[in-house]
Amino acid sequence: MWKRDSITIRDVAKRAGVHVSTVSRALNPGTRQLISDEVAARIEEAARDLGYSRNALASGLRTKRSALIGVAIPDITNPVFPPILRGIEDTLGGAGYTPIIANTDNDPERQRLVVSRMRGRHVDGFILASVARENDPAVTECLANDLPVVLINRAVDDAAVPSVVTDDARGIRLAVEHLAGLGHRRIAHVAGPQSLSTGFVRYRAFRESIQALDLPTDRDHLAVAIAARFNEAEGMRACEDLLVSARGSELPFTAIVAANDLLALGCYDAFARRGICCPRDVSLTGFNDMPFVDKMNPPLTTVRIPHYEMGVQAAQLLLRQIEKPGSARMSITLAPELVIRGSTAKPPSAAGVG
Amino acid sequence: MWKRDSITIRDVAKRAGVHVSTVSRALNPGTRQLISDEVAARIEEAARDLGYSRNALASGLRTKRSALIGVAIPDITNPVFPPILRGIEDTLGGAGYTPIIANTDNDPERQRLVVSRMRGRHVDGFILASVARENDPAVTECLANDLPVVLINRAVDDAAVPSVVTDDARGIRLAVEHLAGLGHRRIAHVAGPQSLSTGFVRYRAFRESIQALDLPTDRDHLAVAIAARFNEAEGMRACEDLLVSARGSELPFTAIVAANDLLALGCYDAFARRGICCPRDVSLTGFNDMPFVDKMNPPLTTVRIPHYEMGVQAAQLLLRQIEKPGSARMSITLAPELVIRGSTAKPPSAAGVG
DNA sequence: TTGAAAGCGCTAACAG
DNA sequence: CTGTTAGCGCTTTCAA
Repeated sequence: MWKRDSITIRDVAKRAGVHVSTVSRALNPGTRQLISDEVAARIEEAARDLGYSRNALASGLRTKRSALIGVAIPDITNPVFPPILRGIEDTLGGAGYTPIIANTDNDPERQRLVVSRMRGRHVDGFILASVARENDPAVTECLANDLPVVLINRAVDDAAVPSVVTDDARGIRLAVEHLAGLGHRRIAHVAGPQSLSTGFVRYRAFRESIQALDLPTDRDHLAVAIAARFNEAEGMRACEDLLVSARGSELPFTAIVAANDLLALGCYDAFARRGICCPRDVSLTGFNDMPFVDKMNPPLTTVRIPHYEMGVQAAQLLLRQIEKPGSARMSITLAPELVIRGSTAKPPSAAGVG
Repeated sequence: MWKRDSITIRDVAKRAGVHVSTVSRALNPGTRQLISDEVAARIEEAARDLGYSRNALASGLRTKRSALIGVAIPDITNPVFPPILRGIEDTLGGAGYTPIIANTDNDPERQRLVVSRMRGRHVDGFILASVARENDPAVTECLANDLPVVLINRAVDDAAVPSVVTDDARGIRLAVEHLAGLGHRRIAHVAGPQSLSTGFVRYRAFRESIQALDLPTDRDHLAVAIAARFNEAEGMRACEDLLVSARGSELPFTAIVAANDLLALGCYDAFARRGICCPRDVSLTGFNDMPFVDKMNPPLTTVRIPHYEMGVQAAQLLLRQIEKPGSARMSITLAPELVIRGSTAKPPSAAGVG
């Protein structure tokens, strides 16, 4: 067995008794039809015998296409991303592209670093799931150098950047309407970071939904706490802020709409600390329907968004952009769906009713 | 603003008034000291001004090092992998390497494809978290072409392959001893796929632990069901097999040791279907302590393994192998830890005791 | 339909 | 310390 992978196109050419350029043509789908079937077959056989595999670095250098796609996400440890990544990888892989994934922790500086590193690798395009709400330098950089880019789950003020998003406003409305339908009139919100479009849009949608339902909007009835990050710890902190504001034993609200599932889990933690029983004392909704929230205690009522499908769509959008650069840049909005489980119930005062 | 990334080392050289090779040396950490500080500073400034970034394809072609690492895992959607990947990425990234991740679904054929694809990209090494128990073609291929490789969570019959594993046998023993200490004498096992070393080793450790404790080992008292895959659905199926074998209302066991958390969650599903209450009727343990199992209903008693740390260690092992090829190949075994939560309690018969 | 030759951007001898 | 030169493996004109 041969050592190292020194088998190049030249070895194949020698063995098949043809010129290297002929081998190149025979082995490239795009130029394959220029070669006679007989010769092509001989070349393929030689290649297989030798265990040849094309050096992607060399061909990339020549063609200026690396078949690499840069994917930036906040944190792979956040359970919403694995299904998205799986959708991306399955789709990209089918088309011969390889994703390279990097975590940014929602830090613009880190994101910039990551993107410039990927540029060094000459990726053919980007899928960005962690851009800031406005003036994200990474997006600016891609646009300026017109590198194909697709955004996931984040819209950017500057339109004309293709993206795959869910209708967050609608998702929040579904949650609020569900709670209102149950009889809740004082609903609080644990909002996400306002620098991220998801956090911002959901907060706005929350306010609008409350207004649309003619629920009280004065300060005493509309409690909101903003989490600095989309994680459990911040969810707990924000929720405690909400709870602390309660004077006496009576809570100023009977339900909480959390801006995502991680924040909702943080609320569970806060409830546990203060002996609050969900949904008996307070109802709670999340957002994302990430894996296993159906097995929590109580099972979380949340807004489902099709993660895998988002990954697939984003990858397809990007591929189209790469393969025909002129084509219209479009954005895709996917519909969310409310999944009602055990964390929502009638408010305490209405418990005996119905 | 310039278009495309046509800024090469030559542009920088021209602007700094030096030769390209000088630029190359100045910009490479390894050769930087060959250049006078003054010239180096001028070059760095020129590079920054022009927004130059090294073309990794070209340099990789020349040096035969891509600074890419192939990482193969069964499925990123399995929550144990994200922390591992994060550990890998953080460590590799710090050393200037980029991981490319692929899912194999534990399919040897797919794994082979993935590995050969990565070879085409001339990765400098592999981290494999999804190899079969024996004769894995991907491992064979790496070894034959002496490509650096590190295994995660899977040991291979052929020693001399560096790996990072947890002491699975010890983990299972901790679980069994915990249950026995609670008073359980009839303990069942939901085993993982026997073609995977984790499934195989944990099953063996289960049998040995039972014997070591002098618990009954005859067929009537030692129920085992084997899951075909490490997922929730198979966990449920296997658990139902176990439950069905019960004649009458009396279960032939009072506790189940599941080979991992996903299988344990499947057991919860099976319990729910049959109205079995955990831990009142049956106690249950998992393996991995994957994220959020502490919030399940009931919170899962499980064996914790340090996922992030495993990723870090694997990456370090690989880097050492790449950077000094001659160095001794070592394997690392990490100690597991039992985390006792709400899914284990005294057996029904002993409920009134104590 | 195939061969010849040039060159992608970079690094590594070898000179000086 | 810096410049010259050759070439990594591949694709792509241009010829034949």
